[in-house]
Amino acid sequence: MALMVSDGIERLGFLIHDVQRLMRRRFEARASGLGLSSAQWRLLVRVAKEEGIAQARLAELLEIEPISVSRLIDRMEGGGWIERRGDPSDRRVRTVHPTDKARKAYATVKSLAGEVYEQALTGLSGEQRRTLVVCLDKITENLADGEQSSCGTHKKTESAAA
Amino acid sequence: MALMVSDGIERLGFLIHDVQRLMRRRFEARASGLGLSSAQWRLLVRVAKEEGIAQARLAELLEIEPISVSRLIDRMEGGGWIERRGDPSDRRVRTVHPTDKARKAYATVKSLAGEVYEQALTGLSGEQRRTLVVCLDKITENLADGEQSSCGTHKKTESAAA
DNA sequence: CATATATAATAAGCGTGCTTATCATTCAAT
DNA sequence: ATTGAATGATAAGCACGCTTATTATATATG
Repeated sequence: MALMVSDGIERLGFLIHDVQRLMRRRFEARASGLGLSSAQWRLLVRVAKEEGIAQARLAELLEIEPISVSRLIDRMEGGGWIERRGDPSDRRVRTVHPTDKARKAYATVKSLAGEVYEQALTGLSGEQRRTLVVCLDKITENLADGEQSSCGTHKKTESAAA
Repeated sequence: MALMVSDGIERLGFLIHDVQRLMRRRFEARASGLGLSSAQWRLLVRVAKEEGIAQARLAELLEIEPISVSRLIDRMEGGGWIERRGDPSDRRVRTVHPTDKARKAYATVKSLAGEVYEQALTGLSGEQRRTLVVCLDKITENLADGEQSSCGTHKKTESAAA
């Protein structure tokens, strides 16, 4: 703890913020031709893996508020990516289904995301990349829901691949 | 390249996005008592380091659009964090100055950010932390402005400490 | 000097997150 | 069975990023 002048940790928030914004920009610059934003892509990945998923479950998996899902889905339905259907067994629930357009675009967008990752990681070794992922996973775990003190709620948040 | 089934890189976008959101949430949960958002804090760091900086220069340093700076500053001026002044030597320019309130809050918020970083990094070794910062710096460099092919414009983006 | 271009700030309007509040439906408890 | 709490979806309104367009001022060029 003595000295340690600057290992860069004091810039962590700025760095994460910048990297997130840069990656989103890159992705959207390439996906904009398709009319799909990165938030929409995140949601679509979940819907593709579990067709007929309920909105509330999407909110849980994406870790955003149900209202955010609701409006995101409004736009995606307008864009012809997904459709909502009623759940006959529970009339409160709306289930979400990908359209053919979404199924066709899926592989394209996935490889496009992969290209962005490769650009981002250029010049970093396999070992560095692995450590990066380990760190990000650990940070996610450290900050997940439990708010302040980790009160047991260990949800482990199985992340999506893409 | 053969096999490598899953080193987690295919989740990079999701991981970065999640970590950024979680860190911002944590910071704002603590700073909300002060009425300062993380975007406002980023801007304030720059203004504190260079009182009387022009808005256009802030946009450049923060790597956001001038209009985003303009409206961010609207709210911060409303919150009593900064004030705008005219530049007598160029009447197009508005210079930005921290208020006493901002100067007093600075150290508090900085240490608060440090606490969030410590929570985030709990359980990661010094070596892992250093590699994390190296990776994030490298990614920032790889994705910075040059858009597609790195066309020479090497701005190096000196990041802020906080 | 006059005009053309560039730059600083802002306006309008959108996407995506948030909080808080409302409505309909389901489930639980008496 | 009816009341009451919990749950799913949505509405209203805000913060902060964006693109595109407008206004005022500076600067450069004829």
